[in-house]
Amino acid sequence: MPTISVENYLKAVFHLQGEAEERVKTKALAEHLDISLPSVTGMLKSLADEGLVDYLPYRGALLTEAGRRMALRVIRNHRLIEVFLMKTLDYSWDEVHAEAERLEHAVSDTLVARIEQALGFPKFDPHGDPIPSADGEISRRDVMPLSVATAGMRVRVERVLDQTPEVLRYLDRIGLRPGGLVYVREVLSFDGQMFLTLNDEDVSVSESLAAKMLVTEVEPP
Amino acid sequence: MPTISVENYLKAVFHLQGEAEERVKTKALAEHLDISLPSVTGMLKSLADEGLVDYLPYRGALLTEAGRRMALRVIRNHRLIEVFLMKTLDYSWDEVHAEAERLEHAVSDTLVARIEQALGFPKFDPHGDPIPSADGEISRRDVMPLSVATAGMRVRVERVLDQTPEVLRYLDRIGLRPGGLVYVREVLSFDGQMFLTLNDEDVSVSESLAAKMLVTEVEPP
DNA sequence: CATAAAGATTAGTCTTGCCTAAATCTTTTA
DNA sequence: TAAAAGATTTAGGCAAGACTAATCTTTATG
Repeated sequence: MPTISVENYLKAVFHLQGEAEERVKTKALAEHLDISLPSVTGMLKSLADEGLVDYLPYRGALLTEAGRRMALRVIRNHRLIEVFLMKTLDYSWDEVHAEAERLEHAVSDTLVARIEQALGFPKFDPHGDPIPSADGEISRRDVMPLSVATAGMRVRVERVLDQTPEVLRYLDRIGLRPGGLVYVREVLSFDGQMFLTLNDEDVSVSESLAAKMLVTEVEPP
Repeated sequence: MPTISVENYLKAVFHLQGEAEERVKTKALAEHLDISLPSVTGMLKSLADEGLVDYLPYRGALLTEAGRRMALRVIRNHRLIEVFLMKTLDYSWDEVHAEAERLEHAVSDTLVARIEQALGFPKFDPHGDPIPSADGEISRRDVMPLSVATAGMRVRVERVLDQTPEVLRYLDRIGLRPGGLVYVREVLSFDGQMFLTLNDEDVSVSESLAAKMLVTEVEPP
């Protein structure tokens, strides 16, 4: 029964409302945070009272400007901590997420600013996720999911949307990390499932996994 | 009304019970934590129920072995974080305390172990406080407070027991930091107050400040 | 378009950690 | 050695944040 911080609620709303900024439903939050529906309703009311969320009963919630700022601050902390742990303590990209998840709430703004400076103001973290600047700006890139690639394409991995350590270790082993170059050998269906065969033909990924790999097309060498 | 963590209660008990391991009174804890007396009573009961503290009503509390382990873990985290911030991010010794105070509860054991290794297993932090090992061992040193030094003595500062940034900046300016060598020019009383004159005669410290400087005598050059 | 299913809120509890006021215990002092 | 002073605990409350059960609203479906 550990209590969930305001920051984590806001982070969840941010991620769930997505680029389209659709109202986040109570149910979605409850599942994401593994908490009961009434608890979410109650907290959304509090957050609305504090001006962090725009909440309409039965409709769901959106971040206000203040809420968005607070969410972005935590996300920025998280991503800079990830880069920092990899650079200074040789963490691997599958280990950093869990640690950053705990530290993101404890670091001060000035510590994060120093980390950012020491790292040379990186724009992306080890998973390719953009790092918001101190004043809330986020770099945009034109990417597509690997799952829409067609046979014969050559792409570069820009971003990986999964944080599961086992999955990340697998992806790293087959070269599917930010910066990795991939040749899409064939796209095939089997038993209702779609697969992509990559590079050596013994490397393949399911459609659902490919949907989490954001890539850009590159010219052949 | 931010709530005080169990770890901070245990840390407070550890510091207040001191080397002599005297029972810590409710009042001492209440003042140290800036909290009401009944709140402390209640929390000591909970901690006793959890086996972290040996509590006798009206008598005060002592850490149990489990409580001591938990307190030492947090203190170890704190001190290693301090060294780490100075070494990798150019923090000064007056800045690290506040930051470490927040991070000490959030770091994982494996992160701290990596930090310790990266730093080469330091035995003392920037203030000269000993860093407990992962299994709870603490280095001891034979030191005396500067306040008992006599005129003509040459001493080396080993440890500074104050964490106030302003005080630390002053001490650093006059060379009173761990490793610093000091010649005690004269010890004089004025208006009931005792002073020590050090090195150049325009540097002096009050007895109460000198009591917080732990030193060892050294041979003259 | 009516109604059932799914989703959300309200009502009512529980626990935790804090508080103040009152009662009680311990220590100090006269 | 007893009264006063000081420290501590007990009693009783409050707010936050979680839960379950019951009720209401929205969405989906026949």
